[in-house]
Amino acid sequence: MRIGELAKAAGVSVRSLRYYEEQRLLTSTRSPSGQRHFRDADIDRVGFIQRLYAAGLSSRTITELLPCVDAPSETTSDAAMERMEQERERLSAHIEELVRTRDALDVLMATNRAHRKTLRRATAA
Amino acid sequence: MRIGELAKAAGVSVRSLRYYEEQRLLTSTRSPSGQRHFRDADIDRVGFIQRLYAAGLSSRTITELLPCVDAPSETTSDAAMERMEQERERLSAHIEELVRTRDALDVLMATNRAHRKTLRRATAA
DNA sequence: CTTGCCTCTGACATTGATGTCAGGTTTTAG
DNA sequence: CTAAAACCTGACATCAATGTCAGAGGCAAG
Repeated sequence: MRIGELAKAAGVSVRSLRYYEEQRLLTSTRSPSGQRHFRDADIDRVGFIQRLYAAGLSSRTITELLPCVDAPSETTSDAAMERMEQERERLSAHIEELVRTRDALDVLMATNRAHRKTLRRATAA
Repeated sequence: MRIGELAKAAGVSVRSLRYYEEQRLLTSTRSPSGQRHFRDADIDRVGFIQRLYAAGLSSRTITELLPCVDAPSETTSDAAMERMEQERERLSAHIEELVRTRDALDVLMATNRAHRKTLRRATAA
């Protein structure tokens, strides 16, 4: 599978895939002429990477976690496990904060809706 | 209240406060010598701004929403209401995605924990 | 063979909030 | 009064993922 095909399948840009490889998040074999060749499994892998990016993890952190995806059968380093715990906690905190922000937004919207209603009534009168 | 005091009270840098003002998220009166002077209410305002930033809103978007906080008694423009709905939806989607990512992380951790246990047993034997 | 599309490397640009530095003025404490 | 600390403006730096461009080579179809 060449890079363009993977890009389309995973819904990311070719540029991003090259970047992921550069960051050692992705590996490719090279054809004699130097073109990258990816495996089917890389589609899911890219999806997972994107998900982690969206969750605010950095390339560096993802690099630390991916070995656990690749080879869960080998000894997962204590450092990696700790990193995962850490990121999970960070994620939970972030989620909670977002929920609180959404609530704040809801209050704001309710307040403004109420005022608009008041205004409409006044205008009608 | 001078800028340093507000910075400390709100837990942000002086630099950020100047930036917020530049972005019209914050207003200050100036002393004769040109120093900024803020109101107590700005502590909460900065907190809210930070919360929205953390939720991924841009300065531009926040600028559109803040009038609704300042003057909910005036006519809240349809555009602003729509913007709020929009951001709320975006926020919800993001939260959901984060939760899914956290779940994925949980699965990953469980898998690795299981393998570690297996390994320990093998080592012990 | 040629045309068109894909790929390669390498480099520079972008975005947005913030850090940092410089050089100068103001305020505050001793 | 003086020195330290806080403030001012303006400018440049940063980080990270991605866009974009340039110049060159690869590969399939007509």
